Amino acid sequence: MSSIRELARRCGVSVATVSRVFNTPEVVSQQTRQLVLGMAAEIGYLPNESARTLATKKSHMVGLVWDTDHRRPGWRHPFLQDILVALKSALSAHGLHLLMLAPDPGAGPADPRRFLRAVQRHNVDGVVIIDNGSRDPAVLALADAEVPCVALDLRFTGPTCTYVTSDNAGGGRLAATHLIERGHRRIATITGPAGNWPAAQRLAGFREALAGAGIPLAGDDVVAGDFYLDSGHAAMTRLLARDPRPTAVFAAGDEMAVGAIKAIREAGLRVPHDVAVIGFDDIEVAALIPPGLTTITQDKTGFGTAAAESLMAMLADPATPPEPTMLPTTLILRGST
Amino acid sequence: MSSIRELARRCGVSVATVSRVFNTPEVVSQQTRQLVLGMAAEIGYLPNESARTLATKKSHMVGLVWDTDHRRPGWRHPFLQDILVALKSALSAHGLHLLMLAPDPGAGPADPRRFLRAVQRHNVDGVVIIDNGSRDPAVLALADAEVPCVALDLRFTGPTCTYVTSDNAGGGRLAATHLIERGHRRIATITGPAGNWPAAQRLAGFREALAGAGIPLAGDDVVAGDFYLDSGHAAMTRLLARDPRPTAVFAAGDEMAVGAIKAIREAGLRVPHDVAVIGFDDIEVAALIPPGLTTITQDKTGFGTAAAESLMAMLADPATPPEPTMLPTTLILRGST
DNA sequence: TCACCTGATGTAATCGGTTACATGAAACCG
DNA sequence: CGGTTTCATGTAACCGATTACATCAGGTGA
Repeated sequence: MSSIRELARRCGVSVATVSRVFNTPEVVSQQTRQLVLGMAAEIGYLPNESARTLATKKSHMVGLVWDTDHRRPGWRHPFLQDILVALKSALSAHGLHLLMLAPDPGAGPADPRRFLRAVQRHNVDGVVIIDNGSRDPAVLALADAEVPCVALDLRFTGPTCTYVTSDNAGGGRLAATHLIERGHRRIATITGPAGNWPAAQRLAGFREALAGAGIPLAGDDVVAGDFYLDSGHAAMTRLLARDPRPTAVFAAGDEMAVGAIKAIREAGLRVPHDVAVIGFDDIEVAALIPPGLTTITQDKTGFGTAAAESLMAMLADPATPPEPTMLPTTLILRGST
Repeated sequence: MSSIRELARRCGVSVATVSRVFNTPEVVSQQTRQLVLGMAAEIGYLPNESARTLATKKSHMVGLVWDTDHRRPGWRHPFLQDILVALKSALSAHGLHLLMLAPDPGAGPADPRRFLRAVQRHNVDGVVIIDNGSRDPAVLALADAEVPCVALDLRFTGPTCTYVTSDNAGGGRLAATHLIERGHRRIATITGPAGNWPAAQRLAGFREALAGAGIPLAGDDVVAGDFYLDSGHAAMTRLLARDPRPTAVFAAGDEMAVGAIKAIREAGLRVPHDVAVIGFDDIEVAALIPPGLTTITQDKTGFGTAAAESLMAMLADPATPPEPTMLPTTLILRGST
């Protein structure tokens, strides 16, 4: 590995000049610049990022804190991949790399500082948090990192923190309005786990729009799931047992909606003829299962780009974190309603 | 940020002693060790990884080269997420972080060294390649990195390279055997794009098993797709136009299989009654679309852990790259055959 | 008692860059 | 022509760690 000193020696210039060729080329003469660049190409010189980071305290790396919940490892959501792709390419465009942080090795699995320490050790310029709404203390502790932080789908504020989320309440409203327009009056919903903020917002918007139309949503009409398929199946089974049974159901996540459709079919009923189903997320399967799942779509690419932009804004002006971003949600009409 | 010098000063010891407390604690006296650790906790000292990397040339980071094809950016496969989760947790267990590399900023989108340079700059201890079989020169160039390299689902060897793949030929054989056992004799297949190695292996195994049973596979019985849904739909449409039409189809990827099922339905035919379909991959939707897609499953978790293990082996002994890993494939029986 | 070893610690060079400041030559100006 | 800019470059301190080597005190064996 050739170092800057080696390159400087070969060119007969000082290391400072070489450094300037790469960092502030405009201050070095045309002639010298070409000499240095030519020789650099010849001997395959590349600046060592660790050394640069040490000297400048900028690593050009963004830490990704992800799959944080040690009680539910390997957690995944079909969103993640889309978001990750978008995030990575948005960051790449700004010359930033994404470092997927492992918890600090010195820490136990429940240590609330296990990610904070990993972040601090690595000199990352910023942090993106993709969490499952677990409100894990180790995630919340990241607010103390003196580093720009952007959380995805998690309310997360602080002197250097902001977040990106969907307009969950608006999405809930859209879902309700759609079902009402389709003529439904006996409506139920499968919500997310207690304490999950996005799910609560979806429910709030949904409830609000129903109330506006004078349609009640009784306690029994709201059943909680955990966003996974089986919980949607179980919840739907319970709802079908009600009398009169609902003619339409809003599931706060597509996987649960798929589970619900399965339960409806197993009960010998048809979708949407007997029970209409609307989901939330617009994951890949939504378009593929018959009769096609009507759903509220979230802007997955938007999550990635908005996160990158918020981060860039904070890198430019660390003092003032930007306002949280709220991404619009849209109704996607398919066959299930 | 407190440095090692600051900590040493506060403890009244030398920086060497502090360093030893963290790296070779056994050589420092019990008393000093506790003094240093106590003070470190008090002032929140954490070693700076960039400085360590500079001094030791070990970064504890593994570079991930992914989404490499600039002609098809944002490429994704439902596998990726599962593999990524497994890879990350396997590496975490060894204290390694995963750096998702952006192409070197100084390079154009077609520069064959754009990833190689990114790898070299960052002092990563190793590289994992997740490629779409594009045989992108920029990926192949990584064989020149003097760093342990593990490629996933891509034949990739070299003095410091190895790879992990599924037993694609075996999977193809499984698929053929299954269809034969079901009594099919008019069999066709939707394969992957020309030059795609895994797809070619699947086809080879499939063909071999058919030949063993004395069943011919004519040129017209093999139609190429690109692994995406639409290509499966188009290929199936062509196959259905044949006379006599096939009674069973093997698609080299589940997405194409789903597209094929769609085409069969649109032609007014039933799965599996009129045409049986078997896929490859076992992605999430396979279990969800009716009637359930029979498929050959790949061990996604195995990809992640095998990649991590190969990497660890090369880190331990850089001279001898381990043999490629071939993961077993299994038949998953569902309703489509 | 002396030579030698052992265990704990310190000194200082080193890793590969960046950058404030100094230097020196050429250009410009009245 | 002397003085002031301007431009290109060099010198050397610094970033925060690691580690080879030196040092030194105390113990051991002859």
